[in-house]
Amino acid sequence: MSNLLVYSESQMVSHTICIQRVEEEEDYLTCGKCMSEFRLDRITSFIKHKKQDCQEYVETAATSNAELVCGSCPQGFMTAVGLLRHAQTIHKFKLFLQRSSDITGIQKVTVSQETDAAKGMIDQSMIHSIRQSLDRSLERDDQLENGSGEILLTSNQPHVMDLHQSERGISNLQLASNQCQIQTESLSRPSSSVMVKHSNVYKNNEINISNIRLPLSNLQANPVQGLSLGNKQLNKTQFDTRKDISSIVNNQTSAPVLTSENHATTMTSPNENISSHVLSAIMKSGVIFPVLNKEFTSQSASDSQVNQQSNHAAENMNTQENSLALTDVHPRQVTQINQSSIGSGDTANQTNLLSVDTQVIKQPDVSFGMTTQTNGQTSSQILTGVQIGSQRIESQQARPVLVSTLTDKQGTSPVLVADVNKHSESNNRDLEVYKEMAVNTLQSSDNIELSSTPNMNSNVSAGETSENTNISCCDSQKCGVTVIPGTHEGLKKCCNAVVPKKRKRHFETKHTLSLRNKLMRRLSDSNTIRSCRSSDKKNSGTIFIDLEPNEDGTLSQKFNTSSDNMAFPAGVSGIGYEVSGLSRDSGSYLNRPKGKGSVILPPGAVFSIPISYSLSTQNDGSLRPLIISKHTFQTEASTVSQSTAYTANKLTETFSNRFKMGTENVQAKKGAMDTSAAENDGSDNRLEIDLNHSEDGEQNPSRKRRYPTSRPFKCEKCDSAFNQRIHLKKHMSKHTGVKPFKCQQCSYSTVERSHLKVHIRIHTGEKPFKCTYCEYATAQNSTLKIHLKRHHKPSQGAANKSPTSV
DNA sequence: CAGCAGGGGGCGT
DNA sequence: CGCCCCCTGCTGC
Repeated sequence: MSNLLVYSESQMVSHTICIQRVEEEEDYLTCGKCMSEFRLDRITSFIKHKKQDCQEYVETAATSNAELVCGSCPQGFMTAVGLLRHAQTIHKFKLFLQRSSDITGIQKVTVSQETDAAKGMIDQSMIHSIRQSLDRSLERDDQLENGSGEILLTSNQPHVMDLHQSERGISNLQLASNQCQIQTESLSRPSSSVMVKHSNVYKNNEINISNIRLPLSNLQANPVQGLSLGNKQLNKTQFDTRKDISSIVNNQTSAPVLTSENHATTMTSPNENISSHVLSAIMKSGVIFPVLNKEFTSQSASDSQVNQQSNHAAENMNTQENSLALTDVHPRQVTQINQSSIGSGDTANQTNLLSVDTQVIKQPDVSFGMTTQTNGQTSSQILTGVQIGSQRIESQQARPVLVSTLTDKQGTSPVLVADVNKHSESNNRDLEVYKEMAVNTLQSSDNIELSSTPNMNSNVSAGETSENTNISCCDSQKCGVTVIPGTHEGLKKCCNAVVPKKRKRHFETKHTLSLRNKLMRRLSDSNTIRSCRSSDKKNSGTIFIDLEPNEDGTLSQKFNTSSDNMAFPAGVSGIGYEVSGLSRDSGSYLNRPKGKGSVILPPGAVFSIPISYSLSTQNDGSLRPLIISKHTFQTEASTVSQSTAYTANKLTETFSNRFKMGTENVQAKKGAMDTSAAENDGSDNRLEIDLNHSEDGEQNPSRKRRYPTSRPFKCEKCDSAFNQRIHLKKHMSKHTGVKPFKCQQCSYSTVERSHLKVHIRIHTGEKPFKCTYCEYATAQNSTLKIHLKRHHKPSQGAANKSPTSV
């Protein structure tokens, strides 16, 4: 179930509503066509509804006991999300994730009257209807809970936090402690803007948001004496101190434990307001995918803390079943963001840009190892920098990179703009939160739609009729379901007809690949590839890897691989990495060989180049580049740290998961990635990165055994050890004496059928292995080999691989 | 030296 | 997991 923060601008007054559901485990069937919802126990109604093509039988409030009823049609809904989704898809309401410019920086779901107003699609009464429905839902919840409407806060600190109602109806949370646990017996309605994971609300009649990590740097140093929430005013005597925060934390291993060392850090900025982090973390736990608010200026916790926070929250992320597709940017803010993210140098494009989704990615901690072999001498060095356009990023100073996804007017393709210049040190840390969110989202298959949603939503926010941009969600499956862009997130409509618990599997099996292909096609077919915003136009779109300055002080060298005829200079090899979509030259992008050394940089993607390389000496004494891909990265590149390898694999997996090329396998060709490249003619030094396979290198059998050389399977009765369990099993018969395969003509028995097969040849006289030089024949190949070795020169031949006769 | 048995690894399913 | 293969060691001639 979901909690939803609704902020209506229709009355120019903040109206914040918390939506909660009681039956958190209840499943619903959602009609993929009209979005009507049916309880699972009313599946017959659902079937009837489907049989009548949604026309005759509608699950209304009267028929379903639905709490939420559409104000424009009689359909009833079991969930507020469903109602909003219905309003969005059927009645063309627009739901926005609004980027707030206030200090809270909270994204709000906005039911807007602006969209499609010109087309008469908006019914003001609908807004009120939704709001009233939501209010009713809330009232019901309150009644069921019998809650007091008070939020109780507990902590090991006497005074934990202060909740202020902001001027926009959003609570600001200021913490006085380095540890925080928020508990509540019920949410105050409806002014409370605190959203928590619903799943924890009703189990113990309390809200637990312990999974939310609060950035320490923003903690309020001065303890507060009271708590205010909306109109509620609580003093400290009303705090529930029955549960000490420390015990709560200790009892929940997953809960964050903040150290005193970190706490000391927080004192450096006692006046920071953390509401944005708190609420964004809450949102992260809820249904709304947070998008970057570039206005953030406060500092957040250290990277590790944020990572843990994000990871933990990601584990609790359950956005799939009740997600709404949200327009990322409020239309009124588009211009502003355009200006800020695109810059004045690209004003021509602004008029064509209808939406901008700016996300922050962190340039991974890249530590590229390079091993150079010259005349038998091996030397290694670490590559420490990555260059994007004209901007160099030092790996040691891995910084967030703003990647703005621009959507053109036609909404046909996202335009990727990597702009490393837009971030400032002041907000880098803050942006880490969203960087991690983006990464986690990318890694979550549940949210695979997110990257394409902005594109789709752009159509909606443009006021275009969505019918013009319908796409079929699963052509490959021939299910015929049509999807209205911007109306789904993560799930297709046909997914809604699946029992929720099976939707994830359904989505993965039915849609994931097709979606990727669609995205790939969309990008490939696009002629709107724009240039990387970089002053260094020549280098735009190409990521370089720099060499660390040489010991002799010479400058590092850069190598551009965006050119097909690029060649490494003799003596030094370099590797670059072309990121498609960043290329200035759309022609070269379109004409480039598919699956060759390029990746599409999806919105918010983090890119990494897991590469090491070395040089080998050719016959003529010159140096031949030897490119070692990530396949050999881990096994051979000792110069590469494990953390880097992990990052590389992680990111590659991300890419692979999201944009699996399918038949367009991007794996190495021509052996350019293998050590066998040394045996090639060296004409193609271009790097080709296998996006589909990550760390195990199974796709390169020449470089990796299928089975490990280690012997993890150890015999308990002797010192024997084996690399496979089956071998240990066979070995154990040595101790147990169990030999199931018995010879019918003698007392011989063995543990293995093949051995019995060989044994039987004694009785049959079969000698299938015959010497090609004499009349010798034997029953075992190994015996023949010995014979050949003893009686015939090795050069004369070898043993037959198979019996020459029967 | 030949014959045979058995252990262990590789690979397809 | 089953099967096959390779290798090694033992035994007898």
